Amino acid sequence: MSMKKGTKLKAVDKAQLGAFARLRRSLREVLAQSEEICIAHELTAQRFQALLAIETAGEPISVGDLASELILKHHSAVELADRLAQAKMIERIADKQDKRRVLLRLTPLGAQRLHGAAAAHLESLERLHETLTASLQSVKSSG
Amino acid sequence: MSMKKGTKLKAVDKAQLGAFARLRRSLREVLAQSEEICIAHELTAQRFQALLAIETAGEPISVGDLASELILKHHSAVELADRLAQAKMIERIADKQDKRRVLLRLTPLGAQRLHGAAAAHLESLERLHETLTASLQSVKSSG
DNA sequence: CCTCGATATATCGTACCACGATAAAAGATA
DNA sequence: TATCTTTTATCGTGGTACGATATATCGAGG
Repeated sequence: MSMKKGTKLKAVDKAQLGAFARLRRSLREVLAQSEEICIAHELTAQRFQALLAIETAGEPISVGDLASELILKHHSAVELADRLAQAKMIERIADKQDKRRVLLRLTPLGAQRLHGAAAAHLESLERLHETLTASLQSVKSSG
Repeated sequence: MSMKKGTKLKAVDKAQLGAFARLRRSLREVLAQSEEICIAHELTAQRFQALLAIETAGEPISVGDLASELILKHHSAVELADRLAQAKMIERIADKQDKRRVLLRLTPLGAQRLHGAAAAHLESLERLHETLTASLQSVKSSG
């Protein structure tokens, strides 16, 4: 970092930019395929990940915990929980210890959707892995 | 696939589900950080990727080409182009050869934003690479 | 006990993004 | 010319996320 303007970053050359574009494109492909699998299981990607977070948490998870796990603001998690509850995939349970908190739990429907979508995702994991590692490698070597 | 119900997938065990949850969490971290960098450069992630696609295409790119590159429906690309044009980051140019087509080109402002954000992204690429490969490896080995 | 600041959840309005359905203009073809 | 296709655009809807704000509860200090 021995440049005149301390905060200025090195300019990006054409090859680097192209490789980076291909990485982003790969990422989009991965997410598009995931979205497709989710839709096939009557889920959106966000709802799938929310169910995943709720299910894999060791203990009952609160709305705030969900926000933290999904890197969201609290109220965004509230809204996500609203939609999931309306779709009968989760239930809100009052926390006996701390009456401010609301715990979230999967319904049988939610669990069924989650496990179906997760299994389908894992089926295509191999290709995902190859796609991503190749793109990552390509960007690194172009730098 | 020697199971009674041909289309039924293998059930996912707890360890696998947990590893997969961590992979999705890593992916979210990567996207959240990217979003943050984009915001700092007065972009959203979608606009950044659109600019990237337009800039790295060899020749002038049309709305339809953009849709294809971003894995979007045509009209979603139209809307994205609308927002980018309104923000003065791209220009629409009528195609002389085929008057149905509209070509997209970066403005100096768009190019500046793109290169700034791209440079910032590449700065943090090393960490991104480690995060993702570790998570991918973890899921694979849990399967 | 009571107030006060912090924490947890919820609500409201706004914006971005993406889609299906539909339309209009221009090219391609019979 | 008439028709079919391609390309772009418009309209209405829904999912997601945010900032600002509100309400309830908890916990600490007086």
